Order: sequence, then C-alpha cells, then structure tokens
Amino acid sequence: MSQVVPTERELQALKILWDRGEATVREVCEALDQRGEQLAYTTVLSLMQVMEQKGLVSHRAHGKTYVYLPSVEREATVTHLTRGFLDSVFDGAMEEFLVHAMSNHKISSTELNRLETLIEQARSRGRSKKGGES
Amino acid sequence: MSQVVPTERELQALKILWDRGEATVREVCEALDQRGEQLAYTTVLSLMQVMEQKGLVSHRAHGKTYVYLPSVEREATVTHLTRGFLDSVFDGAMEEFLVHAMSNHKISSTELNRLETLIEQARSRGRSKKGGES
DNA sequence: CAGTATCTACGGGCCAACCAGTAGTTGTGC
DNA sequence: GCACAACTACTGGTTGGCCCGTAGATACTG
Repeated sequence: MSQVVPTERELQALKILWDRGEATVREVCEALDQRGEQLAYTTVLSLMQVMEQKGLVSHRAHGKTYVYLPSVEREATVTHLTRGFLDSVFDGAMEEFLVHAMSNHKISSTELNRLETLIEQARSRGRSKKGGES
Repeated sequence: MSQVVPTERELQALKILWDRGEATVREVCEALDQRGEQLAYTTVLSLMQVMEQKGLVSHRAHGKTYVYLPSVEREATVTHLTRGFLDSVFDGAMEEFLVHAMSNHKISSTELNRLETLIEQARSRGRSKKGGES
C-alpha cells in the first residue's frame, strides 16, 4: 500500500485538484498556465493518465470529457513527502530540521510568535492524541 | 552559479564526506554498506566521478588512489534542499510546514520544549543578525 | 452532409539517475 | 620478470520522468 509518491509535476496537478475538488484536463492545463507553466494539452493529458494509473487520481466521464478528481488526500500526501524529505536530508530527525531552519533566520518574528501558539496547541493536543503507526 | 543540487545517492555520499572530512572510494563504499546500501565498487566510483563533474566534490591523489573531499558546504546544501522542498510542497511557506508538522503529532513534548528554546535563541539572534539576500 | 473543434488513446523521443561490467593502469611481493 | 591485487577510466543498459505529436472518436455548426 505504502502510498505512491507523486513527482514534482504530479504534485502540481494534485494541488490544483485539491483546491478545486475536481477539474478537466483543460482546466488543469489553464491553471498550470496561470502559475507560469505552459504545457501542451496532450502533455497534461498524459500526466493525468499516468497519475490515474498510479492511483493518484480517478476520473468520471462528463459528456465526452473526463473530469478528474484526486484519490489521495492532501494531508496524507504532504505527510509522506515530508517524511521522505526529512529521512533523506536529516536522517528522519525533525528536530535537526528545526535547528537548521531557526539558525538560518528563515523565520520572521511574526512567525516566531505564531510558532509559539502552535507549540501550545500541540501540547494540549498531545494529551488526547492517539499513536498510529509509521 | 546557483549551486548544483545533489540527487538522493549523491547526498548520501556527501554526508559521508562531510562526516569524515574526506574519504576514498573504498571507504565511501564501506560506509554505504554499513548503512544498508550495498553497491558495487565501480558504481560508487562512477558516482564520485559524476559528482566531481558537477562540482560537488574534488579529489587529490594519494599514491594510486584518489581521496575525495566535499567541495560544497553542508549548511548551504541542506539549505538549498530545504528551500526546494518547501517551494514544491508548501509553495515556499515555512509556516505551512510547521502547521502541518505540529498538527501531525510528529513532535514529542521533549522536542516541543527544545523548540521553545530555539525560538528564544532565534529572537535574540534576530536583533544582531544581518539579513543576507532573497 | 461537409467542415471544424475538442476530446482521448497511443506511441515515441529525450534526458537524468542509477547500476555495474570490462579494460587498462599501477603497485607489490617473490 | 611475473603473477596478483587494487584502483581508475570508459561504456552500456535500464528505468522513470517529462514532453508532445499523430491518429481516431465524437459532437457541434452551417
């Protein structure tokens, strides 16, 4: 099961589907256009077909056109990608990442405040939360 | 110049070089072995050659063997990889990442405490620290 | 009906990453 | 010198991601 991990392009397409709920090839194509990625229509079509084959999206027919919708959840996918990143770059240590992020002034003071709030929330949630698996 | 970004395998090799300072192909090969990655000697050799060509490492001759050393800094490389990840997954928003990380109980309470400390440090550094670019 | 527009299906080309084998070189021991 | 061991150089093969063109089906228009 282990969730197929989307490639860069596939992720871009997924984002569009997640935002809209569903979309035709044409719509994905245009949305990509607006984000500065100009691709031939058939290129996007191929992308969707590959993604469907991977189980990332599914489609239903509306007239002669296909309407694609995501079949993986945004949260789960992002979690997967994040874990992969942390594993490969920081040997899985989230803390290492945070240390790195902090010491690189990538975070504004506004975000620091916001971060503290998040920590508080995480603490209170920590009580009731259940442990899943890897 | 925009720094060449290492692939997964290349990153593994770089980590070994960063840890040791320098290493021969044989040593990299064995280090990889210990981390569960069994690769033919010539495969690792090829890897190093490609990396050198990319400017990720350099070598000096010691007898008939080459001793490789990293020519990119760990910090810079990690920063690059991190930025790439944040851009592609979170549209560059570090905060989004943190929100995601927090709400997924990936962080233990011990780490939460540690994180608070980091925030404090970041605040005090924020004063004296100078901003770089971008 | 003829023409046009739009969609899907399929196939192929290109390139980077990855893996490894073979050949050639060099050093060492006897 | 000769055999052997270890190293580098070079070449090739496989895979996956990415991009797109052509062909075939379908619907719409005058």
